[in-house]
Amino acid sequence: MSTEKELIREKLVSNYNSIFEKKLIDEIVEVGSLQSLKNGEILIDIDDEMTHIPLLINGVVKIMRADESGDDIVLYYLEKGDTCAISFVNCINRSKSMFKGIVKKDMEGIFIPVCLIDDWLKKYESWRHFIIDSYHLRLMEMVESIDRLAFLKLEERVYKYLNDKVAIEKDNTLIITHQEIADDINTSRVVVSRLLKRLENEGKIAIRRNKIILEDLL
DNA sequence: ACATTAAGTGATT
DNA sequence: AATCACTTAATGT
Repeated sequence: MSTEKELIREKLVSNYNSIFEKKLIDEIVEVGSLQSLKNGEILIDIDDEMTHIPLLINGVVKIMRADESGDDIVLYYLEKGDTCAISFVNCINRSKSMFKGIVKKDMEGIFIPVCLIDDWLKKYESWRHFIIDSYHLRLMEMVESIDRLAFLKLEERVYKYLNDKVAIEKDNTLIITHQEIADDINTSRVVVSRLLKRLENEGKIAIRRNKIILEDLL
């Protein structure tokens, strides 16, 4: 047996022994290839063809999606013991990657050709569980990302709301309560209070009782 | 001084 | 982000 295969087996056993059954580990050792990528290298880019699936041994990969303005939206991070379950969909229907994966910490992973992924789902219970768990985890992390984005949007909405109000009143000191704002933008008072606190810390507004003073206008 | 209402906080889901 | 359960601060009577 070659040195590389021994190395792969060793790394698999120390990181995935509790998850994968023995026969599956044997098979991964047969077909997997060990690769390492350095910080900043691109693991996968949008529209790339998926040819291999990585099982992370160590390091960190940031998975993201580019938005309209060219900013990147971070979806989730991959660490040791993780895999990019979303890419399995790409494997099965042979589509291209929707995401970009960039190495954030020198990474080492065992790469598995995509053609085997589907077979293993039928063949190995441990593989099936691994994929489903991973998929679930990824989904949860994405939901968190969505929450964060929604939160940012809400802060913007509040600020815009205040500016609109100032334009109408023709006075940069608004007589308004947090509750009223909350009612107008359909959220809770607590949330508004916290958002306003943030805006205040950013120096955009000053908060008094029943009053909000807009420092500089939008 | 006391009651009422607005705003702030921490924990939980 | 929303809700709950409290606390704290400001105001009116």
